[in-house]
Amino acid sequence: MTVDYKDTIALPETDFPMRAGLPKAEPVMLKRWEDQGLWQKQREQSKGNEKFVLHDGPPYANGHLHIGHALNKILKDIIVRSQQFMGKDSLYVPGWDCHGLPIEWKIEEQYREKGLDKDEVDINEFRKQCREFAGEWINTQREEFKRLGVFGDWDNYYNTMSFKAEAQIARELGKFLMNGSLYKGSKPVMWSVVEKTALAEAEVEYKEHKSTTIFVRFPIKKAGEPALEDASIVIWTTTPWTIPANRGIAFGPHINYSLYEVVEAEEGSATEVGQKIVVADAMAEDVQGRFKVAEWKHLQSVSAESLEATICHHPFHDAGYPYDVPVLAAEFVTTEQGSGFVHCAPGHGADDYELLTIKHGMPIPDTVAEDGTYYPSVPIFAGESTYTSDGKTGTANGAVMRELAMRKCLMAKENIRHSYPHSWRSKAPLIFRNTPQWFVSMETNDLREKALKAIDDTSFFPETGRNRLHSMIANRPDWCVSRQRAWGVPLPIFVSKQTGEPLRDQEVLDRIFAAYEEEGADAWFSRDPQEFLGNQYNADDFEQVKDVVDVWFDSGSTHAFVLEGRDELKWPADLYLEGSDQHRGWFHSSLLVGCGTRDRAPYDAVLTHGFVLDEKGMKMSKSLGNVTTPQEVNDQYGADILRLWVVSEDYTMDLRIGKGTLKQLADYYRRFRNTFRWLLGNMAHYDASKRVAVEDMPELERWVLHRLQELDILVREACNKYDFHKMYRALHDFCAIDLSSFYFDIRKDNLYCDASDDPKRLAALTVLDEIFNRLAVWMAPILTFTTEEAWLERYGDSMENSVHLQQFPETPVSWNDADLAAKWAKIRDVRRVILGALEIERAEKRIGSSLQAAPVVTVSEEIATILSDVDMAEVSITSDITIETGDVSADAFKLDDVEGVGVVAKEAEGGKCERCWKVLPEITEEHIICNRCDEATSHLAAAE
RNA sequence: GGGCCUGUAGCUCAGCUGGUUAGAGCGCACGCCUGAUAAGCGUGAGGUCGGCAGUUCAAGUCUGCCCAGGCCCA
Repeated sequence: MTVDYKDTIALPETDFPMRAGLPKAEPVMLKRWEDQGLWQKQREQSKGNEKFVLHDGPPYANGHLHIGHALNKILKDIIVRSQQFMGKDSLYVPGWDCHGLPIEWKIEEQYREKGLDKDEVDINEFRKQCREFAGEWINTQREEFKRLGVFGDWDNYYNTMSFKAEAQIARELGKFLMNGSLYKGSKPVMWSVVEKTALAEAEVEYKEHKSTTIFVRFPIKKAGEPALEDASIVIWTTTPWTIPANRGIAFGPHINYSLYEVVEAEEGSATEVGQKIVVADAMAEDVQGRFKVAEWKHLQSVSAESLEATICHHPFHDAGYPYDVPVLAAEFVTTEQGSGFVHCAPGHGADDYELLTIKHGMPIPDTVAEDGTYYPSVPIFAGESTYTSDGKTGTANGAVMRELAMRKCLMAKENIRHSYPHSWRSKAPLIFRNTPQWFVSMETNDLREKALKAIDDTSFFPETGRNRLHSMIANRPDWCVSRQRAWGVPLPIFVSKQTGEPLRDQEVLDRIFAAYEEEGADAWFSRDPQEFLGNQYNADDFEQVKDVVDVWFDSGSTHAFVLEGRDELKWPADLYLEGSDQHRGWFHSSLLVGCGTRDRAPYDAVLTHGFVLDEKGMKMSKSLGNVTTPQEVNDQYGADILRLWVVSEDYTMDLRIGKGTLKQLADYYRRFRNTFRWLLGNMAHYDASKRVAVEDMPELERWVLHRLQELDILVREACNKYDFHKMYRALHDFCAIDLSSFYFDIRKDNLYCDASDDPKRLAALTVLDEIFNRLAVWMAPILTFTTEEAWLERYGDSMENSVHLQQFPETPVSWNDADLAAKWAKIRDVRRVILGALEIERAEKRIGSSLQAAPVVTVSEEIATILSDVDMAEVSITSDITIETGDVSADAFKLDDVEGVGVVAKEAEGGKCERCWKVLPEITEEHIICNRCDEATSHLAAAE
């Protein structure tokens, strides 16, 4: 009967389970953190430390979180936590963006379902419902964010609809008003006929749309050269309804044009024999076909000079359109489609406005009302609609074409499908419409220049973000900040009925701001305007602007009411972090508000991450069925898996996620978890009073400490550069390659079988302690739940304990030993050769366990010197080993990349020690355990 | 259509200023162990470096074009 020696060895003992059960365990941990007031504890503990402020870009309080939110908030959390671990007082105040069209639209939808009309409801009642809607989503999202392990001041979050915020947003706008940057202008803007509002660029989406295209003949009134008399210029447009607003024709200065005369017209052609037409040469053949001209004659080329000197009649010049239509050169004209001439309506197109109004100073006619119908003042077409209130094509196109045809000016008519702007909410096609709007000038107070300078002074992660933001600021037009909507911060502006100028009086503004602060921006609508105007002005002399400010101005002002508005924070922020789309959004608007009011950006650094795609790199969409939600991942795997995902890929590029990704992540996770588990199991035998001094440790232990020192440097550098992928890789590979398959594997024998007071064993335990304390804390920003679980397993679950109250441990520089590392790199090479040789023995069924082997290793003099004081049997986990110096024999096992090492595997002689399983000559039938084990167990017995 | 960006083994990534047979981890296959066991160890098979053309003695690395994908804009 053999003794069960298993009881005499120090196997790992731990309650830290191999299987994590994160979906159930994480909520319990969250509850614990809440109960112990971990956030407050952390604040108290780091009071007075240098602050690190990552200012939260507010998500929109509308709908459940998607995977992109998770990426964003987890990345923020990892940064905030890592800064805290590096000794900062790292403060994160989450926030929400609340105003704006999508919420307004949701409430309007509810109205429509009940058969109510929004316009019949009191505006503040409507705003109240928007406010409640946003408030509910804030609560929902807050819980969803917390579930991800995101740590912040969740009880004191900020939002853009608080009274304080609304007042401050108005104050910021007031600054632009007072310094003259804010001006009233008129511009064609993207306009939704359905929602009766101008739309921000971000509110527009482009999708395919069917448009009627027409070729229209403009008779020449004043010819630029004699040949052009009695001729016509033909334009092409995809928006027939804009013809009444036409005030010019554009041609390309580098395009060749010619005059053609119709010789023979086909049946049904709108042309007449003898008619003279100017078109681009490149389009002539195409146009001839479309016009059903059987034959025409090329009369002559027409120069740019001639064209520029030409003036046309408006097609309806006989019926109330007596305008001269000048022919103007413009670079934007192409010969891809049409006739080579572009009709220009400055009230209905950006290029048109640029060319006619900005460049040639022509007035903009107001032709279309907010509901999409022509104003009563428009001859012929008064009341006709461009688009109807439900987004369908209106009557205007037909009416215009009828009138053109009547005058023999409609030369051809077709349909095309092309990309066309639509409202992101109603999905209805948009028009460009000339409207009075409020603008922040990019030039009046050198805003553009200041912003570009501020970009130079900002750090970008990755660096490419600088260029992207720079080119956007350099090219952007003035900022249209007004919206004809209800749910937002009203522009605090009174316009003088007499002069048309906005009132610029700080006292009036201050009264408005005070009212906003007191009861929210609703005050603008609920209070008597005279209250704001005071005694100095008469409300009857002013028009109260009812527009609200662009929501980008709201979020662009968060730094004012959050960073400046809270004592615990600081202005500017250390970091703004958002998806790369925010170059156009929050980074951009914050920069402009910052520079316009404080002459610099509200951030020192900007970090951008990519977008989340499916496993194949395609955009996620419900129709493709490739959507992964954070809720799913939490329920199936746990938030720590999602957090691991964030660092497992390079967030500066687009990230991918799907079933396969998650499976792989679970494997990565297991490696970390089992490393912790094994460490914890061995720490059960750790005794702090028996720690071994570094100088008394074996080389192998000192090598591990060297690695820890290298990693310490790497981890801190990576955190400072926000390069968590690199850090994660280094730590993962450390666990897998250095620890599990090398150090742990070798030291199992010592830890399990050596006498409890054996110096080597105690040294190993000391090192395991150093490893655990670092690995747990280094990984804590990423695996927040798992590292805490491990930490509490090790140090007890007292409410005072938490890994998140630790700092990255100081790691002595003296642990660094490059010579030792180089030596052990060589040793590992030799080990690889030995292990390779054993594999052959295994294949030949001569051995199973490596302890059955006692290989003979032949090495060069140089390597022999290196190995002279190394126990290669221990390192190779064999029972014995012979190292010989000399030439490697031909039949020895070798590796191509390890020179001067040959191994002949031999079986170990003797019997198997019942306790440590080594095969040793001293083992006999009577003596079933080896001398080392004998001593170890007697020691044990003595201790008992 | 324009601006910015990405494309290296099944997956996630290395590969510096162009220079010997392109690397790693994971996964996979096979084997070992059965005292980290729904774990641990080892070995192995996987790549036209998105494609084409060019510059060069030499290109994954430089240039151009094309393809695929992403963000932003029109």
